[in-house]
Amino acid sequence: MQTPSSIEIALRRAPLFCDLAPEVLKSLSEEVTSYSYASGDFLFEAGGSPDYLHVLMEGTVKMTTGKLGGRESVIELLQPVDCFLMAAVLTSKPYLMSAQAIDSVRVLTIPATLLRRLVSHEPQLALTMIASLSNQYRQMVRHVKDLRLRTAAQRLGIYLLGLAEKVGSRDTLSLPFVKKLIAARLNMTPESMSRAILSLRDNGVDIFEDEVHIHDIDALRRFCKVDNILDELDEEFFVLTDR
Amino acid sequence: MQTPSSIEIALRRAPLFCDLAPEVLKSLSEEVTSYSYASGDFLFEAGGSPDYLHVLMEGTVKMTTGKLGGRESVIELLQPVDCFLMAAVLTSKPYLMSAQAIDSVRVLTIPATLLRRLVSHEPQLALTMIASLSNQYRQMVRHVKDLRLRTAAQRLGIYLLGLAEKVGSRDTLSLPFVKKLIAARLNMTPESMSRAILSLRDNGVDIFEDEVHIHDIDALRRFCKVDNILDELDEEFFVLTDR
DNA sequence: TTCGTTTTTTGATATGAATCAAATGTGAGA
DNA sequence: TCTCACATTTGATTCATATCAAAAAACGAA
Repeated sequence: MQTPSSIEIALRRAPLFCDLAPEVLKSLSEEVTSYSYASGDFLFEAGGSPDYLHVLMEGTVKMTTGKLGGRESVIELLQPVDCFLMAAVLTSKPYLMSAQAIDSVRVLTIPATLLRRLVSHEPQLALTMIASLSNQYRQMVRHVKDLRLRTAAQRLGIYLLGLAEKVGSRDTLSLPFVKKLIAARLNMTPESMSRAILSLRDNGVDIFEDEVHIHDIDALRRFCKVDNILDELDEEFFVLTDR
Repeated sequence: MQTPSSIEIALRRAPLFCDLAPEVLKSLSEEVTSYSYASGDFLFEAGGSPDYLHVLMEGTVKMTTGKLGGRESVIELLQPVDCFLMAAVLTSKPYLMSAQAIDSVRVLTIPATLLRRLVSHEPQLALTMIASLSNQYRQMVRHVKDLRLRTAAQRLGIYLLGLAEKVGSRDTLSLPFVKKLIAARLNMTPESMSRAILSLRDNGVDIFEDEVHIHDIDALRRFCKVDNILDELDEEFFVLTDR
């Protein structure tokens, strides 16, 4: 029995691959390539051909719609160990988004052909993919709902509540990105973000520089019209069972 | 060899099930129930427990976000033979949307437990689910992009271009729903829709009552800033191959 | 057909957020 | 330390679309 390669160890960190049989993981890891990008580099652009599934190991990646009439729009901000491009790779259709490094980034890339073959032959991996795609779909539905039904300040509030939950419902936390980026992710300008921060002051949250203090979480939830069921974040991952 | 039941025949119409082995389809059909609803009835509400995958056989169904602070929002309009609730059923998580009949509706319902078992044991079905979920995800990404990057009139234009493509790129077609409904689906009020129609007159489209005449499709595409790759509608369905 | 309901249109106004402009703050290098 | 680029804030204005109001058109049932 050989010791696992560093790529195998890295892949194990991703929920998508952590349950794969060791020998499958090994054969997979042999075709995986690691790439690094500097801040500002594009990993790929919308419209490109779906040749690789990417797994983000270090740094932060900004996923945007391609330019449309000069404008673009940040759809998500990824952090390790997010896996991206699944839908494009599995359907062999062009990327719908561009990806840009916003700091020093390292990704693993898995050839699309290999992934598709693997999914066809490893039922467990197929189930994992189904779970992950379902969660991504639901996340997008929430995104649509936020855009259609909430104001800019409410979207910021929801975002902060999500952050708080991720760090174990502490009432003090730091913004994970510069405000400009968060504003873009929430579909507002930096100016509007600045004003949204002011309006949250009256609704339970103080933000000073990048320190967030949620001093009245119930007021914030009320302000954002949180629905306990529908705004609940899905776990990143879960195992599909047959009952 | 028995003749297939009417439910089996109906299920064969859905891309999701049309490739299933006859014996699998038969065992499936034995647990499927058919329901009818009158216009205005709710099939289920957001937050409900994901007990059935639904297949729409007749009529039209409106999927909306649940009420949020008194408002709601139409996310999609379904027509036969659309299949819905896949993501909720496969992840065993509460429905994110409510469904309401907008005319006489008939659906087939497949118990969630059965579907999950079947997906675990029929690799071909798992692959079909992956394809379908991927397409649904991509559709949602486009939806987000439309909301963030296009004006109301452009969204209407895109919608019309989609309709035209569906009927084989004819330049004359009928609106499939009353304008009020289409407006809601496109995230605008009926008043705004009426104004959007006026502004499309200068950009290649005439709409009179529910007749649409696209007399200059290039002007319309230019107006909507269509991107050939990114705005392309995915096929409803495709088969995942391993190369 | 006629009445009553609903949809659609048109006009006036209000609102949320973008845009434009400018001042201030902050951080990384030289 | 100084400097320059960039992020952030604040204020004024504009723009897209919602809202409110009311008329006109279309539709369905008696």
